[in-house]
Amino acid sequence: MSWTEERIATLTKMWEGGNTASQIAEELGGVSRNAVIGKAHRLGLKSRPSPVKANDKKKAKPAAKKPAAKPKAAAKPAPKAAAPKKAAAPSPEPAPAPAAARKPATGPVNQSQPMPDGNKSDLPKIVSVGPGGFLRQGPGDQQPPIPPAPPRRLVPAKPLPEMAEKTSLLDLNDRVCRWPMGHPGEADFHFCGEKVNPGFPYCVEHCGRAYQAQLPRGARRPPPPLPFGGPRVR
DNA sequence: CCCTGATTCGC
DNA sequence: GCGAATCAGG
Repeated sequence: MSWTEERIATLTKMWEGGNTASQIAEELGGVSRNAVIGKAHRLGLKSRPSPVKANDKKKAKPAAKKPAAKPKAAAKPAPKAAAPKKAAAPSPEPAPAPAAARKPATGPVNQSQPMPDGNKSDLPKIVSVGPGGFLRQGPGDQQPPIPPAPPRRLVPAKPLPEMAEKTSLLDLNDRVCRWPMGHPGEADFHFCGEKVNPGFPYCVEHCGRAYQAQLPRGARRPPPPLPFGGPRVR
């Protein structure tokens, strides 16, 4: 199984929606819980309430966790030359703001064309123009002032034809029903998309499924019909 | 024991 | 990039 856009979208949504990695893995199928977690971390989304919290005590000494004895791997000849791959700074860092919120946009969106105006810098930098019109690099300049313009023409992506009228994950908003139709990962997986019952995330019909009256004790019935969970609801 | 997510590291 | 193995807390 490979991580297609579809599967990544499902993973992202379910992960952010608070589903456990096991649930996500089961829903996606063909992947293990570990695979889901690993992918989630690789995607940059992480840090949901985890049972194993980082010891942010003053002890910055997690130390070697796996010194040796892996069945798969060949034994290392000499572990003494173990160089730390990551420089773990024990001091509180001033928040380098590493990963800004980046969302996978809808397909290959239009990447902006080269801007004609050289904004972004109000510094009265002195540049000189060389023969041919290129800007000469000043003595202090570290990098060329103008990135080369991509000589490619971007063409609009062609979505799947049968998905044209379906409400995809990226079509969700506060006004449309978020009830999943089908199963994530399937080619035709989409969302209900009806106008929501005001105040609820679902349309009137699916509110009826999502919210059921509490029956008196003794006459209890329900395996609750959760989205993502149940056998096919369509 | 079961569950959970985090991390590592060979592939 | 992927995910099994492993770690570690609940």
